[in-house]
Amino acid sequence: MAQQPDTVTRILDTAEVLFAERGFAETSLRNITSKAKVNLAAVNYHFGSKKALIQAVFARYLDPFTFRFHAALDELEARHEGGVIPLEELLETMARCVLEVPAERNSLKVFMRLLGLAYSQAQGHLRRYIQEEYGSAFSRFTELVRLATPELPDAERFWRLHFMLGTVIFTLSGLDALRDIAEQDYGERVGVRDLVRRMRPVVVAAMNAPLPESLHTQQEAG
Amino acid sequence: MAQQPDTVTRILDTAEVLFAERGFAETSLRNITSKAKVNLAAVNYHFGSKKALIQAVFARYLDPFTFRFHAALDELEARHEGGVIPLEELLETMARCVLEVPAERNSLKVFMRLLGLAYSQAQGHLRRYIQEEYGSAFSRFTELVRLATPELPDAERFWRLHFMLGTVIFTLSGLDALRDIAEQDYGERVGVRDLVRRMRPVVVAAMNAPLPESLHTQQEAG
DNA sequence: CGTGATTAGAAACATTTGTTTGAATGTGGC
DNA sequence: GCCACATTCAAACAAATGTTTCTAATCACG
Repeated sequence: MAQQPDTVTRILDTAEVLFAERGFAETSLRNITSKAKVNLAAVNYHFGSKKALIQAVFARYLDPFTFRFHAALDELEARHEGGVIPLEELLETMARCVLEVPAERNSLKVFMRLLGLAYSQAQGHLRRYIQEEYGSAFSRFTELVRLATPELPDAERFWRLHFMLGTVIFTLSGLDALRDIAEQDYGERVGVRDLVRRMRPVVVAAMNAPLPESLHTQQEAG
Repeated sequence: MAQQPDTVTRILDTAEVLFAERGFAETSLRNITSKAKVNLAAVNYHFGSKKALIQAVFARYLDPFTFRFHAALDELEARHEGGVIPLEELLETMARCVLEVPAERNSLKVFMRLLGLAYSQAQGHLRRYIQEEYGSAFSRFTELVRLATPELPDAERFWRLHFMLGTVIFTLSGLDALRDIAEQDYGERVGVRDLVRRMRPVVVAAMNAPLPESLHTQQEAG
């Protein structure tokens, strides 16, 4: 019988699945420890608190991701020798890095769902943690996108990037439910990579869409 | 001094704000009742349970929305006399209905955040409730979109609609945080209607994007 | 007024939560 | 063997949760 992974890994493996399925507040430490066949106190012993466990779950994905991502951007910049990197290559690179990291554990679904939760769940500590630890990678990416889309006003590019972030996170984090509907209605079993392929022309077209008509300022309350 | 609204309304008003800010599980009935200056037992008395309160919060938005939406689609269909309704008009109509309903209470932000939570938070009872109560409106809309985009394969249109749903819900439900960043970085205070105006060309371009390159592994199997 | 139904209120209920404790067990070095 | 250390474990902790109960107040109306 294959040797069980150690306690810390078992906790992380179980926690990320339960968090992804039910959210942070809805997942108790007893849920995690019982399913992981680990003593309840082990979480506080190894991680210190539930908050720290949540951050550790994220770090296990984001640390290798940012490492790969920075390396890929380094390579991309070197290949273009200081010139402008085309938008499609930037998007392609980001997509590749996002796909590669969880591929090792076949847990892309979990990774995406966690990203979605990081945005949607309150968890102020999580937002702060992610921003402080991994904000630089995102800043670097947006700066490269800026160089690749000089015709876009800064604010417009900012919003469009977040529009597309919404597309990706929303779709991939709700993948299971959507996939069931799609399979049932269209008899087509889609994988994550099918979806990424479908997203590519959509994202590119969205980023290159014409500017909104009237940019005259209009007031609005509330 | 303006007369206080009755207990039921005070509970709903307070609950929707707290739910939108912190999520369902993170908002306790005591949070709600104390802020609403209402007795704790009032929630269970008037609504029956916390789950029922959550559903009531959604119903207060979705009931008038679906009513208006169906009426607007009726009017649109009548105006086109059985002909095809252009995609832009469909999107415009949906956007208008979404904007109109919460406008009465200046709570579009809350409405959008609630929609985002309905997707991201587990709350199986909520998904089921929304699907059963309001699924028909969405079905009707998607059917009209199908007629408006006959060149799109059904599966492709399904996914693109959800891509755009992600764009809208993700952006508008995380509006506060994003708005702060945008204001700080670009000195531009955006309102919800500014965002909708920015989204319009993006959504249209996304729906009209070219098909993904290789659809070679498309199987008919069931 | 008075009577009966409806609503408000304070207190208690049983669970569940994250966390801490202190003893038991295991592990590696000398 | 023996010691120091790290880890596991069962138990208990205080606090918070949704819900229920029962009494008091309020209202509608004959």
